[in-house]
Amino acid sequence: MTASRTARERVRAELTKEITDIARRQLATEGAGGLSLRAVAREMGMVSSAIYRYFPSRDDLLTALIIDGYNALGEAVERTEAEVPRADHLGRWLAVCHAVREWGVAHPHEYALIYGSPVPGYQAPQDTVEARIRDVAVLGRLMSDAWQAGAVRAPEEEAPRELDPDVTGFHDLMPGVPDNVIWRALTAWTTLYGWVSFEVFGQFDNTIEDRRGAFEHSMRVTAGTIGLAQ
Amino acid sequence: MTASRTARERVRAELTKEITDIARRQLATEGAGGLSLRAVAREMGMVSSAIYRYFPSRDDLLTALIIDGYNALGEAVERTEAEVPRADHLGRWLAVCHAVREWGVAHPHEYALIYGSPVPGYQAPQDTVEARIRDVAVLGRLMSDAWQAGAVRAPEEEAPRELDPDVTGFHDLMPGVPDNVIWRALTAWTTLYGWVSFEVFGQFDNTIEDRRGAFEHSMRVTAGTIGLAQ
DNA sequence: CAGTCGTCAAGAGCAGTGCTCTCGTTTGTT
DNA sequence: AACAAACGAGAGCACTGCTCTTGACGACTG
Repeated sequence: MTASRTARERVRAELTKEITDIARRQLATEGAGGLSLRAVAREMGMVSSAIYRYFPSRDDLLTALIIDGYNALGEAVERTEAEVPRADHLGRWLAVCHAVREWGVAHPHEYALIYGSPVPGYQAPQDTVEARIRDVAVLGRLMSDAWQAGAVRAPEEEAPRELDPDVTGFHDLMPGVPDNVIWRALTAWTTLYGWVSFEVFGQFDNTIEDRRGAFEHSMRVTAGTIGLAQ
Repeated sequence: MTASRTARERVRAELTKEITDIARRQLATEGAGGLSLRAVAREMGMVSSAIYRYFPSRDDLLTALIIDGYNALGEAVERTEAEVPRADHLGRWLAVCHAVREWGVAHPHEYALIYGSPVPGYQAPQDTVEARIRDVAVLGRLMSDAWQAGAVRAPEEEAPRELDPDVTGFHDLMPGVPDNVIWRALTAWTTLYGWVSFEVFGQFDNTIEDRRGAFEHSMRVTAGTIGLAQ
């Protein structure tokens, strides 16, 4: 009986996947604003109302694509970073940086969906929280490894005590890392995504040609900010 | 005769301004996606087709709002930075940072319009280029002043020679500043906007509560990256 | 085996959108 | 006074997200 029920549910899962696949292709070509449920239905040979059996609204489809985007980016970061020797902390950092940047320029619309302006009212936060921290978790392990290996030069400044309640959430991500280093890592994180956002969103157009080279240099400087020795 | 001609043109200018004002209010409440020419026309008591006498398309209206946004942000940065003594370079840097952040959190949708994902195909670049560099011009003068006053600690690393063609464009913005400092300033610039984008786009929700305090600390660290002494 | 109940695709329809075209009217210029 | 440009109004096209209803098929239960 489970077999027959799964027969039904399997068709449903397949159609759901087909919808998201087509939607992702539309997203890649038209952007988030051009994503149309009717166009997806048309391409599937369905009538538009049938889509609503699978996604109750356009925003729900977008939310599914957002989660997929987080996972795709997170997986790209994990995979690239895993290829670098564990002791090469600077190399791991640079691998993370280039993975983020290359995924962003390769999938600009998906990047815009997850790191650009939030398109609908708001996406469901609880559903996305597992997928969204995959990339930052990689940085956390990296920082933790580097610190415990003594490869991080301690910053001169102290972490402001009034930020204590805010920094506790990061202790799980970077076990053993002192607070002032955590704040520097977070600052570096914003540098990384600030750069990629600038590039993906066209802020470097007619300004910087050798994007990868400039990015590489900037991320090396940023590595120095975290205290990762060359 | 010019008086009579200006009579007509004055009405036109007033109506154009009224359209952009209403559009900006709609943008602030609904976001870029919810901006509707018909709704603007409705609020003005006009018929929708009449709007097209003033803006040939929705994207043109958005472009006008983008230029306005760049100018508003640039003016806010200029005004805030001008209040700090010229010799207090760190203070000027922090003033710039807080001006950007406060404008961004106060006008999230406008910020998203100019620093988020590009909504239409592409906005006219030549029309916006004058307004868009007002903020970065402030940083340029600040860096130039600080360097010439000897207040910038020179970085250890050299600027990569393959980036020479890209860095020349910044020499006008920061006269006299050596290339490696320019790249550090650009890196700091991405840190600033990366942070503000993270905050405005909700990436810090349920993560950081004392946004201003964390931002202040992060921008002080970043000042050290540029070489601005404490 | 027969009946029932839930799932599904299809179609019509509503309200809204950007944009185009045409038609009188108003306004400014020669 | 005559002409041309600019203008507001209205109708209309193609499109969107979304809702509701109808009829058919499949799966589970008596």
